[in-house]
Amino acid sequence: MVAKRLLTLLAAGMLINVTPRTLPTPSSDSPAVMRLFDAAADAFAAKGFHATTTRDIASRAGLSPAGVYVHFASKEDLLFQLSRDGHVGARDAMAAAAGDADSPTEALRQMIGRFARWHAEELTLARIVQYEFRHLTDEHRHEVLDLRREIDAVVRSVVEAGMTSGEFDVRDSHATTLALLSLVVDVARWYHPGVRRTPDEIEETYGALALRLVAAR
Amino acid sequence: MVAKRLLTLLAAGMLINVTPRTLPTPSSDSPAVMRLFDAAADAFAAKGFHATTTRDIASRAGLSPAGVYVHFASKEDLLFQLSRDGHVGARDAMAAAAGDADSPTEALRQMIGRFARWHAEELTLARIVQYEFRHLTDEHRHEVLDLRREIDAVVRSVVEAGMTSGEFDVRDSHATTLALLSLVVDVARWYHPGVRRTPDEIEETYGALALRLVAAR
DNA sequence: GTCTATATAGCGATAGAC
DNA sequence: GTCTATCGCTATATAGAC
Repeated sequence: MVAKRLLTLLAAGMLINVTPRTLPTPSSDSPAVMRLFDAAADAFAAKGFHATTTRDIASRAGLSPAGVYVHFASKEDLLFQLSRDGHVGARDAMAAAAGDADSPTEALRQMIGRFARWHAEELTLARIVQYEFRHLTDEHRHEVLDLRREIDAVVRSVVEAGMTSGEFDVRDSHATTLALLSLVVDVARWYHPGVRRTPDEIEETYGALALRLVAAR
Repeated sequence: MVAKRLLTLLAAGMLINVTPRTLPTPSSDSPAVMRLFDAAADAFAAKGFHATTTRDIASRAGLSPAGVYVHFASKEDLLFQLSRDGHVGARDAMAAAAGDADSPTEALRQMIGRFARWHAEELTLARIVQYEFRHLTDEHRHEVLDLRREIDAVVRSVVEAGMTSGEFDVRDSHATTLALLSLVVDVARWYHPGVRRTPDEIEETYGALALRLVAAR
C-alpha cells in the first residue's frame, strides 16, 4: 500500500510536474527549425559535437552557413535544446511506464524496459543525451543535470519501494540504481537499427534484467 | 571439468597470446614521450579528442606546439596509441583475474569485479577507451575493434561455461555478455576518485552484481 | 528569412635555425 | 630534440544586400 501510493505519486505528480513544459512544442516550430534540429541531431550523434561543423548542420538542413543563426544563437544552443528535450522525453517515457504498474516489481520491469526501448527507438537523441552532455556550457549543463537527477530519483524511489515491501533484496539503493541506469544508458552505445534485437525484444530483455539485479522474488 | 579447462585455456593462452605485445613498452619511452602520453590522456579524458588542441597537449607536457610532432605523427596517432594500450591493459587485467578462478562462478565474479576496478583505477585511460574510440581513423579503429572483440569473447566464454556447467541460468549468452559489459563500461562515466566508492568496494559490488545477472546459484 | 561575403580567431602541422 | 615562426586551412559567427 505504501509502495503503491508512492508509485502513483511519482508517476502522476512529481515527475510530470517538477519541470513544467514551458518549452516551445516541436509542432509550433517552422520547417527550417525542424530541419535544423534533425540535421544537428544526426550530425552530433554520428560524429560528436566538436567534430560537427555549423556548415555540416546547415547543408544537411538545406541552408547556407549563415542560415543557422537566424534560428539559433549558437551551435551550443542547438545542442542544449536537443539535450534538454531529449532528457524530458526520456523522463516522461519512464514516468508514464511507472504509472501503469501496481507493484514495485512491475513498476521496475516496465520502467527499465520502457527506458531501454526509448534508447533504441530514439537512438540519435539518446546518444546526444548520454554522450554530448559534457559539451554544454556550465549553465546549460546544470539545467540538464536537474533532469538527470529526476530520472535517477524515480528509479531509486521504485527500488526503495521494493526494498520496503520486501519484494527486492537490495542493500544499497544508490549502487543498484546506478547499475540499473548503466544497463539502459549503454543501449545507446551498442544498438543499431536492425542489428541484434528489436525495440520490443530490448524492452522485454531489459525489464527482466532489471528484476535480476534487484533479486526480485 | 570442461568449464575449468576452458577457463584455464582462456586465461593462460588465448587472450594473452592472441595479440602479442609488440608495442614499445612504456619504460623504454623517453621522459618527453611519457609526459606527452600523460598530457594527452588527461586532456582527451577531460574534454574529448576534438575539443583538445595540440597546443593544450604540448603546453601540459612542457613543450612547444612543434614538440609534439618530434614524437608522434599526429594528434590522432597519440589517441591511437593511448586507446590501443588502454584496451590491451584492460584485456590483460581481466584475463589475469579469470586465471585465478576454479569455476565459472568465481571466474565471472573476479573478471567483472576486476574489470570494474580497472575502470576506476585507470579512469582517464578508461574514458579514452570507452568514449574516444570513434575518433580513430578507420584503420586504427578496426585494429582496436579486434581487441574489443577479444574482451567480449572472454566474458561470453565464461558465461557459456557457466551455462554448460549449470551454474548460470542464462538463455542468451550474447545479451547477457552485453549487459555485463554495460555495467562495467559505465563505471568510466560516473566514477570520480573519492566519490561514492573506493576501487575495492567497486570490485566487490560489481562482482556480486555480475552473479545476479546470470542468476548464479 | 535567406543569401553572399567576410571578419576574426584558432586549428593541425611544417620549415629551418640551433 | 627543441625551439621560433609561420603556412594553409577551417572554424564560428556576423554584416549587409535582397
